[in-house]
Amino acid sequence: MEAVMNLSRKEQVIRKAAELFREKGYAASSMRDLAQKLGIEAASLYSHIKSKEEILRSLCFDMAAEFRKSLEEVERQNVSASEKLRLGIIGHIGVMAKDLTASAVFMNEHRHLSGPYLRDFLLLRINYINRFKAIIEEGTKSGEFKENIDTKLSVMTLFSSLNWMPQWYNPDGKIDSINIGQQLSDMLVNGLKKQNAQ
Amino acid sequence: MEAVMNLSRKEQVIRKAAELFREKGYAASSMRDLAQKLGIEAASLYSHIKSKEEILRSLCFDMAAEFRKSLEEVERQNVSASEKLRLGIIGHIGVMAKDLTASAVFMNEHRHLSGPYLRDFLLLRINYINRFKAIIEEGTKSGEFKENIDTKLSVMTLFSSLNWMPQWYNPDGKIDSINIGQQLSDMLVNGLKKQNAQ
DNA sequence: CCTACCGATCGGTAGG
DNA sequence: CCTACCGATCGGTAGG
Repeated sequence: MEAVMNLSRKEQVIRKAAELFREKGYAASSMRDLAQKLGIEAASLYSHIKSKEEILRSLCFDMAAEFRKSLEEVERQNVSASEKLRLGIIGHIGVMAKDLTASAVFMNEHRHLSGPYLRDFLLLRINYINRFKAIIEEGTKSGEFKENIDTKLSVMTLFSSLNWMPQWYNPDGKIDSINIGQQLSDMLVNGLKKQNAQ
Repeated sequence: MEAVMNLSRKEQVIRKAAELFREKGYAASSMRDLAQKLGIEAASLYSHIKSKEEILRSLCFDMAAEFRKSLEEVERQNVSASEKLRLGIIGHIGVMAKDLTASAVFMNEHRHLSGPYLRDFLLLRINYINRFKAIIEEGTKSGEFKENIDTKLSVMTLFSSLNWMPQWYNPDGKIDSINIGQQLSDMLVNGLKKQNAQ
């Protein structure tokens, strides 16, 4: 029971930290800022967490695990490449929408991870990106996508669009995350231009 | 002559600062780091610049002016909306490619500007975005673009794609900035999917 | 561009 | 979770 309460308090600390890191950036956020948000003294934070960086690590790697899980589910589906891409985009956006604050930190602050952690993080990320790249290549081979596209440029454009979403998306607005995923996928696959036959 | 040399030294300081800010982020970059990169003492920096933030300001607002200039040139052209969009994208990417380091700082560190400067910066940015939005709306009205697209989503996706470019683009690679602008514009306008008639 | 230095703030620890 | 505190580092100034 005490262990459960400690855990829950730790999660509170991490959540408040995520908000702070998102707002001011990791480096510009002090442990005293964080303590104040929680109504305690800075030194008291260390009963719940080991260090400032531990918080960042837990935010970054938890998000990475969520993204990975979502993609694995999509890869198991037996559908066309363009449908897989569509589902992958919707899944990615769904994961972000579940915690926009952590997503923003994941995206913008991961570079403040130290040495080996940063390395592990980047390996996870490149793996994730490459799996999306494989889906696009699959679609090129199957004739669904143009054969003259630059796959690297495509996948980078895709992730740019996806990852910037926490910066402008208003979760209280009328458009929900599935809708965004749908439209974004349509935009990247079909483009802005009107088609001949519709 | 001495004034000229001071100016040039100031530009050196700003350039080195841009590299540092890009690498470690503004908040995590110390004036002592910067001084070391220049081979001088930290206190000596202040003969060339007034404060750390002055450097950030000059980087952010100089880039903003370049973007604005590029867009104004495009707006003067008497061409279709889709062509205007294409030229706008190529122009934006061209400005970034001229100084990828400053572009990255512009994108990722502007939030560390203080009060009124941040406000001015955000006003410039919203104005720039709205002018691109107007081009897309023009294309929707003229029938070039689909009428059911969400303009806000489109323009945000556009800028996401554009602004992340400094993070992955390798200027020493075989693909040049005009080529990237061309392909990116094609991707956003026409999509990944193969068209019927080609 | 340097030496010498300032007050403020940083992440974190000891001990309760 | 607190008080009391640490050494390190921060942006910046005075005076040359």
